[in-house]
Amino acid sequence: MTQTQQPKERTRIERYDPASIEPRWQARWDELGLHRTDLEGARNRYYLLTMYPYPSGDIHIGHWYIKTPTDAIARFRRMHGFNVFLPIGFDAFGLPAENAAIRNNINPRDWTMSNIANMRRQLRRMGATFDWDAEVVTCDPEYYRWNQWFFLQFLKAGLAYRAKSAVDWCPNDGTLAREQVEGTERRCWRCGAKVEKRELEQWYLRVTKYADELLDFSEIEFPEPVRVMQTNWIGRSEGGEIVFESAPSEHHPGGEEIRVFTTRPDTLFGATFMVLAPEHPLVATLTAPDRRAEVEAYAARAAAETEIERLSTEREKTGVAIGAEAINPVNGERIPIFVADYVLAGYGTGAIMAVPAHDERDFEFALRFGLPIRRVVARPGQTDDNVAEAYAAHADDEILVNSGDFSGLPADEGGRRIVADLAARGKGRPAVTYRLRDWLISRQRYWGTPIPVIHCEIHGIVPVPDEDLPVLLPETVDYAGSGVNPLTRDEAFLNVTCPLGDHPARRETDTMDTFIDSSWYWYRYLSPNKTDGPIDPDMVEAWTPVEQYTGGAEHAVMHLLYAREFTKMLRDLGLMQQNEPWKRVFNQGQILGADGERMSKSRGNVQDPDELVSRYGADTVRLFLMFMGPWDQGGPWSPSGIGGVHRFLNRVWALALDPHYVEPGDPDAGSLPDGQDVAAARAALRAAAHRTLRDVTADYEAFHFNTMVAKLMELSNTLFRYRGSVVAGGDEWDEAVRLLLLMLAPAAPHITEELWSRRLAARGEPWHSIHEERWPGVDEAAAAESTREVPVQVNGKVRDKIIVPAGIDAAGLEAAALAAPRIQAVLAGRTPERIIRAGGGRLVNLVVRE
RNA sequence: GGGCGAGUGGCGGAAUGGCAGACGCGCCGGCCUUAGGAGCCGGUGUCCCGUGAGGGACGUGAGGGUUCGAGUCCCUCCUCGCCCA
Repeated sequence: MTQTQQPKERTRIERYDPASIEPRWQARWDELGLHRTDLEGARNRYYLLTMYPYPSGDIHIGHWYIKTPTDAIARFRRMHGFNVFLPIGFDAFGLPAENAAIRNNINPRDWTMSNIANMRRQLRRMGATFDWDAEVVTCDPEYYRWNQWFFLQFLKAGLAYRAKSAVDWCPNDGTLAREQVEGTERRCWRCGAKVEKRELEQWYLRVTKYADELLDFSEIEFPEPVRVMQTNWIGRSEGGEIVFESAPSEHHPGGEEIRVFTTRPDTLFGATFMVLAPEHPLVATLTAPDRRAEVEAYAARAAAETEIERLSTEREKTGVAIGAEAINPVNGERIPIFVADYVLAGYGTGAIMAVPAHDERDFEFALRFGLPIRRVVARPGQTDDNVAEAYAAHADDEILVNSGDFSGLPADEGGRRIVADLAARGKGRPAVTYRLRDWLISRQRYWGTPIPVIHCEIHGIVPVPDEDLPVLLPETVDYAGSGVNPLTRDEAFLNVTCPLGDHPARRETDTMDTFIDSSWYWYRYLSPNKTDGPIDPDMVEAWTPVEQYTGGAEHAVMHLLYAREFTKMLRDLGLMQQNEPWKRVFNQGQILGADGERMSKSRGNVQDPDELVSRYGADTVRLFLMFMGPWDQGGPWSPSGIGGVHRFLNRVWALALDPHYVEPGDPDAGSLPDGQDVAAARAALRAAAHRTLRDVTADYEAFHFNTMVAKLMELSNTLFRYRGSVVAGGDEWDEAVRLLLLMLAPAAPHITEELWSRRLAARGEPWHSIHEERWPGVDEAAAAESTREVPVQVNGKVRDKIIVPAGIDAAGLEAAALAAPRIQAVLAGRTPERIIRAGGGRLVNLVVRE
């Protein structure tokens, strides 16, 4: 039994009081400028980036959850001698500010800035090593002016353009980009309102230019799901564009070209009809006079439906024959033309060749209208020509049938040959399409970067001259109680003189998508006060791509894709050489409310970190957030268990300040665990400390913070077993405590700094911050055990455990296993057929016949 | 409907194909304390056998497979989450 009773006369140690320690060290670190990065320093640069927060006012524990481990990594890397840069800023434009402003009749700027002030205070309480000197706030004109400058450069370079098109329109928020429309219900990603379609003149960035390059992930390490999502989002599909011609008839001379895109040119011989979108421009030309009324009525009905309704596989297919035929270029066959709502004008070419045998929707349509279904791709031995369902699957051994000269070819090769044949005759070409669309950046809102162009009656669209930037948002804003963009009513803002002549013109009132702001902020962190350009090319060259970027997985196809596009555009403008913004991206999980829902004020499930900090201190909260579970997992918030982490820090406090050393021979001295002698106890303590160091170092590197904390707890439990014994306070004890403090420092920076300073003072050494100490090296010899326990199995079941010397050879191990009394009993005289030594002798398995 | 991921004690979770449940919470017992929602020590997957020390069987969503050995690999299915339709 371990003796833990305290000698009665022992004076009590000072209580661990985070409330007095933490503010003191935070002030001291500030004073010393410990967190200011020397950006000019050339050595060992390490740029760590965490997604800058939106200053929502819903300050919650989630912000700490996201940022604490990143801070720990920053400190860990710094202890390895890296010149670490960990900046912070605010994603300050955007809708919530504007909605709050409308609700409360205040200015979005005031709302935003007061939230930022509060968040700065709360983030400082974390004690994180953010370099606040580098802070960027995107609603600052000195930031958004460069959005405008970039836009004008893009305009000059042909990367920005204006076009009219049907866009998704949220009645509350104005236009939305495609990825901001969610679910089958097609709701707005922010407010959840049902999205409508509207025809609008909008600004776009020509990012489809980069589609192929964006599919190349060789210079960026994404979590697998993000890479898959981006790949799917870009949606490259290869196939062919095929030109059908309309056939001559009584009402039409024929010869109109109808282009279709298909990913399955191998099925061209199976095309038994053609479908045009009701909106297709050739519908009017080709429709027979006697069909016109019906076709027009159908088109009108289709126009009233949503895309989702039209694409639903649930409902029955509808359509109308237009009384015209098309000629299949591969065999000259005449096939009827239909209009049907399941073909969309905005997708591909707005027309499809229908191959009912190999496409489910076409199959259904063919059944409904009694159209022929002809199999043209078959598996070997598949001869039955009664096609009972569409066969759209892909297999390696399928071949073309019923396909003229191409019959018998493997399907893939046949498809290529068909396209090549058509291309030679000018009737088609290999083609690639993408799901990716150009980036719609126009928003009909006030609280964003004004798009810097002027509409002049004489000169059309005129860019604002560089020297007139920034185009400032008006200071006062009048929402007049509505969601309508107040810029459209602000005469002082609207009315300008055309830069090209002395006549009146109007300003553009659209502002930019806030994803523009977040597409380059980490470049700005490197020179936040630069006035003669957006970024400092030397700094960007020296510090980026960012070493490690962390943030939520919800940005997989929005921010994370836009930012890659933006970097490529800046590169093409000659502003930088980088192909990618970051080297590595990690997605941490999300903390939900106790109810499993997203934390928000309106749900009333917000956990305020201040409350917890007041009760337990920042170090406990930080450590608990890291201990809760794997960082990439997140989960519902539950504070149960935080007491255990707090208790751990109390124990570290006690260990570091008072080992309860007892003189040898003192009757109060406890016995040592496991009947160890003093020498064995000392070696065991050292071994535990160095093994912990080895494992904890690996855990930090792998972002396994929960097990990192667990291992530190184990070490402190081990130390506690020796507390109050003759080895307490000895050299090995002292080294173990020193290592424990160093290992804990990145995660719990205040308590470790306090204990470190007391330790130095007690030794009469000058103060030096623990956060500027070097990460200790593992003494592998000390970490090695002299003996180890080996489980012995018989037929895969553990029957005994033996203690063997660490360096035992195979024969010795087998002999020891066989000699174990309990094993002898289980074997009952049988001789093992096989003896398996697994994992370099970590386990022995004896295989006997039953 | 398709793609991806996950299912382990009362709870959060741990486990390079090699002792399942580390660490912590909670709970139980003991110690200490004027007191405690403080501190310290011990116990704690389920079932069975044994007065006892101890021993045995079962056990990682379900079922099958590969293997000397499966939470981990493979197949089928169920449930949940995310993304896309």
